[in-house]
Amino acid sequence: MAVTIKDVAKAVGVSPSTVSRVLSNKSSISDQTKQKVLSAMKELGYVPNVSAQNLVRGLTDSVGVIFPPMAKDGRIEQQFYMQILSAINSEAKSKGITVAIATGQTNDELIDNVALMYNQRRVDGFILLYSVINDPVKRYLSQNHITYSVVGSPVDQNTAALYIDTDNQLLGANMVDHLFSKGHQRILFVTDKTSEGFVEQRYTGYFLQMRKLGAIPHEAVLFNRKDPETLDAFYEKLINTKATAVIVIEDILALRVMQYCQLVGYQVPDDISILSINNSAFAEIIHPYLSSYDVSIEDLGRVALNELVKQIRDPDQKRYVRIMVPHHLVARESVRDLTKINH
Amino acid sequence: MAVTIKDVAKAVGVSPSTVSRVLSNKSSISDQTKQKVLSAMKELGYVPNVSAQNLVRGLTDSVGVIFPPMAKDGRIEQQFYMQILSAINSEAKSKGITVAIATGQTNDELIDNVALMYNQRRVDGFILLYSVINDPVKRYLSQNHITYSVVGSPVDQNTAALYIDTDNQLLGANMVDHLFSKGHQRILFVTDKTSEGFVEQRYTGYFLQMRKLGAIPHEAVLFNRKDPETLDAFYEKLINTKATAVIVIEDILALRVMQYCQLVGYQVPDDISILSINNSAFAEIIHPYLSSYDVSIEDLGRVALNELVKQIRDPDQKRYVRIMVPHHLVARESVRDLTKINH
DNA sequence: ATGAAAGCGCTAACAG
DNA sequence: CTGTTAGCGCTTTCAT
Repeated sequence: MAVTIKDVAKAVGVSPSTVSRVLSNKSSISDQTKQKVLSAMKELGYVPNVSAQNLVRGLTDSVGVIFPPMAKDGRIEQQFYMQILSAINSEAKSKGITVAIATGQTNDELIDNVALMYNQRRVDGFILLYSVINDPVKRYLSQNHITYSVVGSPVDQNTAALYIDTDNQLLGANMVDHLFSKGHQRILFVTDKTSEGFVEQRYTGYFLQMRKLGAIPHEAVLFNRKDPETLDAFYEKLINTKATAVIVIEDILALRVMQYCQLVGYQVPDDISILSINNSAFAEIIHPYLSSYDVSIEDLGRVALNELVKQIRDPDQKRYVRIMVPHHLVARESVRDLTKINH
Repeated sequence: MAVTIKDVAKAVGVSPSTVSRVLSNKSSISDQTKQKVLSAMKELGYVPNVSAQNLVRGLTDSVGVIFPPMAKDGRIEQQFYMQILSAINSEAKSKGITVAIATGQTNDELIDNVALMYNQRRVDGFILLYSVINDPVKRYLSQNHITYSVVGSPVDQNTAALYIDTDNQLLGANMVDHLFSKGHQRILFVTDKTSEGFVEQRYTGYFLQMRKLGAIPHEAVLFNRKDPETLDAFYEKLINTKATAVIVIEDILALRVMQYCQLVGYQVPDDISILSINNSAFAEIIHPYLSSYDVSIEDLGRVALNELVKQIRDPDQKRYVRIMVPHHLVARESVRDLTKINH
């Protein structure tokens, strides 16, 4: 059916091994035969059969991408996963690598999926798209000496791995800087969760930078729409601190904070500015559009794949690395410039 | 390194072919040896090497999932893709099938990706996650006799294929029914695009059902936030028709329509009810939460995979099929019950 | 019911 | 620089 290495060998009048050699242009080949083989391949429409290549090389040139266990409600952040998936795939494609996926409702399901993919030699390694403390999936990978890189920040000591991440602390600091440059000095930091490492890092960045600039950092304020107490507390804080701006941990929450502010009579950005993170689709749903930091998902994906591949191709050089990719502000409408004359 | 068929053969004292036979329990094997082999496999931790299997069988037990070409802004609907991807993968896993993905910024990139995956025999077929008129990707698949199923509705005659879809016309009708049951009779249909087939189908459902129930169907009204004229036109329509409810083609647009309504002084749901489609994460971002139809993405994914696999395993039986999966309403806050006494 | 043997398409020594 | 040879791990006739 399909055209094989033999077919093109016969067509050109050389041996199959010669053809194989030009395929992986390693060994020395005369330029002449090389060209002849190349054109013959094109003419016959030759495409290497990866199964055969894999079988002999022991590598598959494909990688698995592991999604977090999707409990029912985890739908909110799926934007991120789709984006990074396509970033990874785009980079992979350029290297001739195929991307397969692993999903599951629970950790056990996930591990099943991962184990099967790896044991059957369907993939050479994995990219883990999340980073949580004491993750069974990560443990499985480590214990079985499976190569992987993780998109996220290191959360435990015991597992050495390759982490690709946003510099969350720098991000927090940059947000303060930006707000200051627009004349804001009384700034709140609001979040809806405390357990995740990146929240803490962002807060630390905020805290330190506020200090540095001679402003008073406040405690992180919890905003949970299902817990009215937190809402009241937030409102009080708003009044007591005379805050002119709030940093919100992520776009969706920012939207909710915005709606709440309006509900209690604070207009955004006239009375209160909101600066957020993720630059997701949510940033442009309703007015005022959110000013939000883009964490360069493209880069995260690209780097995660490249580092993984490096590791796969050069396994000896095991290393503990942490790579930070840059972020940048996408300024829209939710931050008021206080340095301009008030009308 | 890994344990092979030979190892277990040796362990049991049979020939490799015997082991192979129990692996794909086809040919007749004595129950005794079968058990011995099975337990030996378990003991040694044997896992078949798929590359080897693929090489000889010509099948790969993996399928590709094709995402729509992602122009820069196509980020809004990524919820859907993530959900269906995990639905597909979950079903695939249960059948021992791996799913790989194909993405691209443009159609050409996509076709490249698809072609490579298929020619290299990395996948047996594809699931196309979208359906548009005159799609080059679909054409490529058809012309190269590659097996595929599509999630979406048939949009052109020339390509016979396997379509898995929501019954969009029924959906439109059901929405009218629901609104009627809540006492609404003056109902608008609003959309932000007209080119997509499913929009038309939903509108047809609306149109026919309105007729049937003795109400006046209106022309579909276009709502494009970037085109102020459409906004004005929508406003006029709202006034002229004295509409009490609008059907919106999808959640994000519904959110925008909702904000616009509030902007011009119509409260939702007090003055105007909104009924939407997708039951996405957007439905619960801000109050009032959207009443929205869930189109059972789980089922779409599951069925799409199963039909594809059937087709792959039994290629002779080429068929033109269209399968509809059911939808259901998730009622929240955006539709007012007019049958209750007004306070 | 089971074994022997050939071969899927490709790579990698080993010769020349 | 190139051809020969021997597998990679598995399936599948063809015998027995």
